[in-house]
Amino acid sequence: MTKEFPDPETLLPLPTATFHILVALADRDRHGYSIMQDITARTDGKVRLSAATLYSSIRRLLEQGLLEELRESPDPDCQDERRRYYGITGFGREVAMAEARRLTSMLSQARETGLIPKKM
Amino acid sequence: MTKEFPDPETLLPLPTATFHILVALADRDRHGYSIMQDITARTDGKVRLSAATLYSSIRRLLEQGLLEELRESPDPDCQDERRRYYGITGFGREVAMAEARRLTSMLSQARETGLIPKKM
DNA sequence: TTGACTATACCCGCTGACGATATAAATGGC
DNA sequence: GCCATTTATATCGTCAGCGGGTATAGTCAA
Repeated sequence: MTKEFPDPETLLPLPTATFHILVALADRDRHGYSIMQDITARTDGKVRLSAATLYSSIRRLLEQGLLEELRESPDPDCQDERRRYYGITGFGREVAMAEARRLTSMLSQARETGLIPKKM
Repeated sequence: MTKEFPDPETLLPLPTATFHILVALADRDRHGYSIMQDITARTDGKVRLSAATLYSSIRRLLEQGLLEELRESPDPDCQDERRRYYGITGFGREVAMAEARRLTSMLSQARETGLIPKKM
């Protein structure tokens, strides 16, 4: 039985926080706090998710099927029972791709009108 | 006397509608309805601003100094007195550039983690 | 054992997006 | 000349995204 997912386009534009979360989970599964740290590190401290934004976003993403909660820890060495691990789903990747195309298109339009340099 | 503008970074992330409006005004001054039409045409009908979004966004952009209202019509042939013309300010261009850098950076991060193809 | 860090979670207020609605002038076909 | 459509600006009410602040509690090192 396959779950029904809507057209990825209907979820756009993706909230900024959401896109950062999907990027953080793209190359490996992570727990909530690790997602927050990864985003801070990757953006050189420029983007800092508050706890409220992080967990309300995760909750929504689980409901929409972009993320899934993993049953067991991917790191057996760590026995911190509080941690809940999350992974990106195939549908989540589809939505992220659609959002990336939208962003690329916006930048392309900004170049066409001369708002930003072409080399950017 | 120079007006005081905040650091462009503090206005980021820019609302989606705002960025589209700045793109539409980058190469020429326009009145409200023309902005709406331009966005629809440029995005191939994918992005359609509602009147509420359009005029509330314009109002905010005027208050923040990203747009300015023009005293006289740039097109003397047209005597439609209803039209109100707007132009992008130097500060508006600065903010748009900062937003473009932010978007570029997000896409770059998405490529690094393999969320989206590198050629995108 | 105390304080800093890790981890998850919710309440509340602000802001942006938008459907619906209102108003009215310009336009074009018949 | 008349009426429908398009052009044009504007507001109201609602909902969602987001973050500040706060709460709770386990982990870990000094």
